[in-house]
Parts: sequence; C-alpha cells; structure tokens
Amino acid sequence: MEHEHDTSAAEGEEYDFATIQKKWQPVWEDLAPFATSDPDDTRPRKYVLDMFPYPSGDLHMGHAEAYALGDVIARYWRHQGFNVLHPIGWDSFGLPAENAAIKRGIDPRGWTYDNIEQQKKSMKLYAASFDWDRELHTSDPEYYKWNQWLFLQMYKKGLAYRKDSWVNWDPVDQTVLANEQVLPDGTSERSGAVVVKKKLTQWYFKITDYADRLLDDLQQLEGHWPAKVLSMQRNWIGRSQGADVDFAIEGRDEPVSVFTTRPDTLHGATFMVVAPDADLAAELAAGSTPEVQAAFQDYLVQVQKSTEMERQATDREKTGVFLGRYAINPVNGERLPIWAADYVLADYGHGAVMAVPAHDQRDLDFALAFGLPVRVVVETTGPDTTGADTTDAAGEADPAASDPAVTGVALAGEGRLVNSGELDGLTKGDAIARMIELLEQRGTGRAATNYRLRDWLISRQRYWGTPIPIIHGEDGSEIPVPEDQLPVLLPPTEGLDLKPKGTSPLGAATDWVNVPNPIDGTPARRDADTMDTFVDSSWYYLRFLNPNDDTQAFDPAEARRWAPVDQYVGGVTHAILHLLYARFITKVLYDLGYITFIEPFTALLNQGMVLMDGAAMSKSKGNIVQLSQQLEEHGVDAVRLTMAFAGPPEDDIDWADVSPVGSAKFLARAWRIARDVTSAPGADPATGDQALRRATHRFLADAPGLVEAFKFNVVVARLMELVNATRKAIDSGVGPADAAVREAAEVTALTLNLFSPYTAEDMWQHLGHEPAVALVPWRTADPALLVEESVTAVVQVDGKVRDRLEVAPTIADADLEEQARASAAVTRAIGERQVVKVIVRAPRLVSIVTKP
RNA sequence: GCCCCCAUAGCCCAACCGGCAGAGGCAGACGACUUAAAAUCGUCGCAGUCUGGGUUCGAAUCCCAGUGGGGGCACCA
Repeated sequence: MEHEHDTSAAEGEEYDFATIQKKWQPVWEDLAPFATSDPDDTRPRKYVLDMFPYPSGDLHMGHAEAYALGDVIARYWRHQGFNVLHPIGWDSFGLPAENAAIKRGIDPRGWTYDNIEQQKKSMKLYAASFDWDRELHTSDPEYYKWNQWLFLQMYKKGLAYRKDSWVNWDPVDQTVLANEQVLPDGTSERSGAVVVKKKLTQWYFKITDYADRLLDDLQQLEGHWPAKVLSMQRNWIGRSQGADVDFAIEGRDEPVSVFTTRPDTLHGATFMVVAPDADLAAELAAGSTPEVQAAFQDYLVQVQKSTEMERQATDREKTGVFLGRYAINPVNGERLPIWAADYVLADYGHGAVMAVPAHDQRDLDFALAFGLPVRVVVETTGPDTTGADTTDAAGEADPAASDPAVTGVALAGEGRLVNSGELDGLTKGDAIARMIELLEQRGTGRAATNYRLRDWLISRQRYWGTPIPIIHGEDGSEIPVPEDQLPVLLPPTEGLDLKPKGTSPLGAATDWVNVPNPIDGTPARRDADTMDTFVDSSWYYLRFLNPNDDTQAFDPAEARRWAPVDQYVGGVTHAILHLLYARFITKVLYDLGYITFIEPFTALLNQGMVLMDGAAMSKSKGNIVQLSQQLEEHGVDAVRLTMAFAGPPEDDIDWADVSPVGSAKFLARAWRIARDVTSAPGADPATGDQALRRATHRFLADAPGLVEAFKFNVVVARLMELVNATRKAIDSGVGPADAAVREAAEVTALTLNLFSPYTAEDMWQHLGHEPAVALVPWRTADPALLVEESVTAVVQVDGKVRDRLEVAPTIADADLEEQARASAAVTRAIGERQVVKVIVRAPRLVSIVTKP
C-alpha cells in the first residue's frame, strides 16, 4: 500500500489530524467503502437519509452537526452487518441562486454548479459516509423531467388544478408563497418581507383531499418521530369537527351555510357575521340601502388596507358594519341581523359564521362593541373555564357574576343546555350530536369537518425551477404536455431578464413560450411559471434508488427493496413544510400504485441547532462560527466528535459550552493507545487482563443500545471511560503487550469510526489491519465477561442507606436478607424499633421498614 | 387563549422497570515530568435533583399545583 511509508509507528510519532486526513481521503476514494451498487448483496438493508442540502457555497456548522449525527447512524448499521444506503444530493433549484445570478449578471446554473463542486469537496473532507455514485441534482433536466411527470400524474387525477384566489405575495422576491412559507408574524420565511395578499390565478396541489390521512397516519409514526413534529403537523392540519348550518336569508333565494363547532348553541345565535372580503358580503351589501353600500365600501377599503400583521393582532378592537340584511335561524325562526366584520376569514369554512356571543369570546367581544344581544344557552357548571370567581363573599352563586354580558367572558366550558327547546337539559356533547340529527332530519344542516390546512400553492413567478408542463390554448384550454415530450427544458438565460417583476421571466422567452397546440397545431403558450422547489424534495428519496434511470422516475422494484426510509435525519425547520409535502406525495404515489407504503420516513431524528453564546448564529449578531476555521484548528474528527458528544442530538449545542480542544485531546489519547500496542494482530484476548476485558465487553454490550436510542453523547462518554481504563492498564502492570489491551484498542478504533473516522482508520492501521475499519463487523460481547464477580448491595432502614454489602450477584433473597440483618450498622439503625416489613431485591437492595 | 416539551455540581450533561444522585467532558485547584513552559500523566466532587404537596418501604424518575425557560397553533367559528 503506497501510503505505508508515512505510517510506521516510529518512536515519538505524534497525533496530527492534518496528516491523517490527507492520508486517508484518497484511500477511501479508491475503496469506495460505502457504495451500494452490488445487486447480489444479500445483507439486510437499511436506508439512512440525511436531508439533502441547498448548495449555498460551503458547509456551515448546522450541516456539520446534521451530517455528523446521520453518519453515526449509517456507520453503525454497517458495522451491524447491514447493507446501508446513505445517499446524498443537491436541492439545487431555488431563489438564492437566481438572486445571486441577478446580482452578478450571470447564469444561475454556473453559480449553482460551482457551489456544488465546492461543497462536495468539503463534504468529502468531512468524511460523511455517502454513496457518491447516487449523487443527484434537482436542477438537472434528468431530475426535473420527473417532477413534470409527477405533476402530470397529479393533473390526471385532478390533484393539480388552477384557481383564482387570494394568495400570499412576497413583494421582495416578487413571487407567490405557500401558506407554509409565511411565518406566524406575516413575513416571508425566505426574504423576510411582509407578505401581502394578491388575487391571482395559480396552480395548486390538492393536499386538502389528503388532510384526514395526513392527520390520522401520524399515529403510525408515534414513538418514531419527535413528539414535537407530530404535534406541529397536527396543529397545522387543524381538523375541527362540527356542522354546517343553512340559514335562509331574507330577500335571497339561496340559503347561506355557516360552519360551527358548536351546533348545540344554535338557539343562542343572535346575529350573523360574514367576512368583508368574501363575495357574499359584497352581494348582501349590494342588495341593501345606498347608505349601507357606502358604509360597506368604506369598511372594505379600510380592511384591505390593513396588513396581514395588523389583522392578526389578537387584541385589536373589533370592527364591522351592519349590512341591513337578516338571516333566519333555522331552529327557531328568529331574525338575525347580518354584519360584515374582519374577524371572520373569507377562506375558512364558508366565510360566514353564526355568532353566539354567550359562548364564543370573539362573538362576545363583537356583541359588546356593537350593543348586540347576548343569550346564554349552556348553563356552565361551577367556576367558568377562565377561573374567574363566580361566587360572592357568602359563597352563594351569583347569576349576574357569570353573565357574559356583564363579565365580558364567554362561557365555553361544559354544562347543560337551557333556553334551547328540546335540547334543554342535555350535556354539551349530547346536545351537539342531537342538534346535528335534528338539522339533518329537517334538511337545514349536516355534520361537517373543516381544516386549517389549505391547498398547496405550487406556482412560482421565477426562473430557476421546474417549468410547469402545461400549454394554454388560445381558447383558454389547458393541454398537458405529452409525457413523451418531457422534459420541458428551461430556456437558456441569454436575452432573458431574470429580475423579479411580478410575472415569470419565462414569459419573455418568446421562442420558448410560443408553441403550437399539441392537439390541433393552433398557436398556444407554455405555462410560464415554475414549481415550488418543495415539489423537488417531496419525492427525492425515491430518486436515489436509481438516480440515472431515464425511463422512469424511480423503479418500483427498488422501492420495494429499500423504501421507505428507515431513518431520516434533519433539522426541525422542516417539521411542517417539507415533511408534510413528502408525506402527501408519498400517499399520492401509493394511490397511483407505484409504491406499497404510505409514509416515506419510518423514523425521524431532528438534530438541534448550533448556537453561539446562547443565540442562533447570524451576521447581524456577529456570532458566526466558521466551520472551515474549526476544521482547520481542531480537525474534522474533533469537530464531528464534539457534535456527537455535546449532548442529546435533539438539543441545541451552544458552541461556547463545548470543547473541540477537549475532543482533540481525547482523540490523541485514543490514538496513542493504538500506537503503544505491541502485541501482534490476532493475539488471543482470552490470555489478557481480565479486568480490562470486562470493561471492554461491558462497553460492547451497552454501546449498541445506546446508539440505537440516539444517546451518542453517552456512547462517547463510555468510550472515554474505556480509553481511560486502557491507558491505566498500559501504564500499570498490565503493559502494552497484553492481549486485552489490543482488544480494547481495536474496539476503540471500531467505535471511533462512528464519530471520528480518520483517527479510527489510522488507529486500525497502527493495530496492523487493512482499511477500511468501516467495513469491520461489530464485535459481540462475551456473556461470560459480563457477569460481575461481586456487587454492592444496599441496605436501607426506613428509606435511609445504613450499610453496603459486597455479595455474589447470584445471591438468594433469603441469604441477602440474613446478611443485612446481621449487619451491625443495620441493627444499630433499627435499635428498639419493631421491623414491620422487609423488601429484598437481590442482589442490589434490602429495605427494612420499622415502627416504634 | 389552546396545546406540547424541559429544569440534576460553576458550565455541558449521565443515572435501565421507581432502588447507592455521578459515567464522561469543560472550567478550576494541587502534584509529577521539565532549567522553564507547552504537551502528557496523576489526584481532587457535601449539588441532594426548580418550588410546594401527594403516592410508595423507597421518588431526579409517577401524580397534582405552581415558578422559570423553550416551542407549536391562534380572531380557524
């Protein structure tokens, strides 16, 4: 082997990370130890996937953490005898490339692929155990062709459609955004701009058709996905169950439906509210007096002027206008005034609500602001849910004290119905069910479910993405591009102005846009929008299975072999967006018969963030830690080890709290042990020191469980312990020639491969073995060495430890109790008191309970 | 407002099914080696587990209430 000349363990040779990094990188490049291309490989399979990166220029600390942790898992399963698929690729479409290209007047392709080259180099240096043969780029036509194919399958199924609607518009990036890309404060997650509403015709994926399955199937991920992510997804989908109730409108032929989760309170409805920006509001106003029309117009202008952020402030005053119209309550025939108010949202439910001020806080706030009546129909029991005291000083319940019209607090709690005809006396739950029955019998309502989730808006008015494979005929018809004409290639950027201007830059590529209608040859135009890049990542895990197949998106047979992903690793930032979309597309592909599973990622590990001085790293805070600098200073292995050792993977790491220097010291310490070993490879460990062997095998027995529970920090701590014990053995009487020392050193190298592969490989060579240590099977612990010679039993008297006994691990309960009672310290503790109970848990514990 | 998670030594963190609170690291102190320093090696841990209740022979661990911190959703009817 050509590298051997610089590895002979000369006396005094010292650990130098730069040297061993340089030494092993080319060796691994030749060996390709992580390739998974052999079709005859009969080992069981594991698919370990790290979320693929956007090629932003170089790796940063966040990548370093994610890939270090994902690599522990991938390397671990290889040692356990699995054929591990651990691919990597590039999420290489998207705005940063396009914005950078505009800024510099260059092509986004060049920028993107240059970045990929650079970042790839860094990844190889970082020694993540990827199968580089499966590398993919979503910006390659070979990839995005299949995005277009997917779009067409969805189009055929009616799952891709165009509609005219109010959309989120990012005024900086000049494109629409999905709901999921708008932060809670109303700004764009991408540009930070305040998002405005715009009415546009856009393409959507009908994710709402899958809302129930996306929600219910989360159950099968319980325990395998972080609870936090599951709850975020549940919140996001936001299913609420209730009823649609039809209200007749005076002077209108059609009734208006409203959605309510509280049909039991229908008798308490005292007015109706419609969203001012809903078509219904305009229509109702138009049928009213000129004064009302004028007031409504003023109000509408005022509402539309307010930003999303202002609108979402929950503590703002209620506003609204009376529309001069009336609805008829279907259960009691009462006339309910109809108001327009912006606390009702146009795009949820039917854009109208029945207002029950006594039992809904928002309705109550509105009623009190405008002097509308409040009628209690549920007698809530005891203090209400807000905890307000409704009893007076004498402890007597005071009806006025709980009257919402007086207290301003709506009664949302449990209780029994009153003032509600035949519902009187029923509990809230029973009344809801009964009211739905009644409505259904009378044909004025029905059970209904609503979701917070909206359809996924996928069109983007930007260049650097997948063209939408639709052609628009002159007559307005939509013609899908025939599959044999895919891919629809992006036109070259020459002559195109990529600057955002509100419409897609592709529209200006005349030669590209104008095409004959595939059906009759008449003039037609290509759809000029591109797809949201989250479409790309929604199925990339399948493309890794055969990334170079130009006949299909993925091979269903390969999918049966490898998919779903056994272990997915990535940041919690994608808890909703990417993971929800990927789950959705997986279910669609299942329904289309391409795959046999309904969830893409069987298990998910979210690593925390890397912070500096308690805060996320940012330019403005000036607390950015450069990965490249850390690698230069401490080496790849020390940085990787620090990531694993810092704490539980899902916790944030504050770089100020951890010590890559300490990691480097430990690695040097471990490495010196391998250097110091003087026994020959293959020395029989049975002849070695028994105490050290016990430590080694205890470690071998415990480490797998710890890795599988993601307690990487504990594995490292245990490894440090083993190294300490080995060092002690070498420096004490046992000495460097002992076979147990070799065994411990080999186990150390083997384990260190999970965290610090360069050091591990170098140790492995010092120990007289060939690369790659990554391919060496895990050693199984010898059960005989796990039996302890003696254990310490604790004797408690009334809960306090009074004595400790060294006993055989196999001691019988009775013998242990006898020994415990014989202890002088114990007898002293019992004294004159009477023993009432003795609990024995041999061999660890005796608990004696006494009384006076 | 609704829902979820967390709290152990100066700091980062361990502690299996409820059974001796301490594995590991950082920082610190002292010592060995050295002319000296670095590196290396060694030695050093009385915090009783955020607070208050409860269950139990026994609670960091389970239950209830609270405090502090973090997160998700939020005028979603």
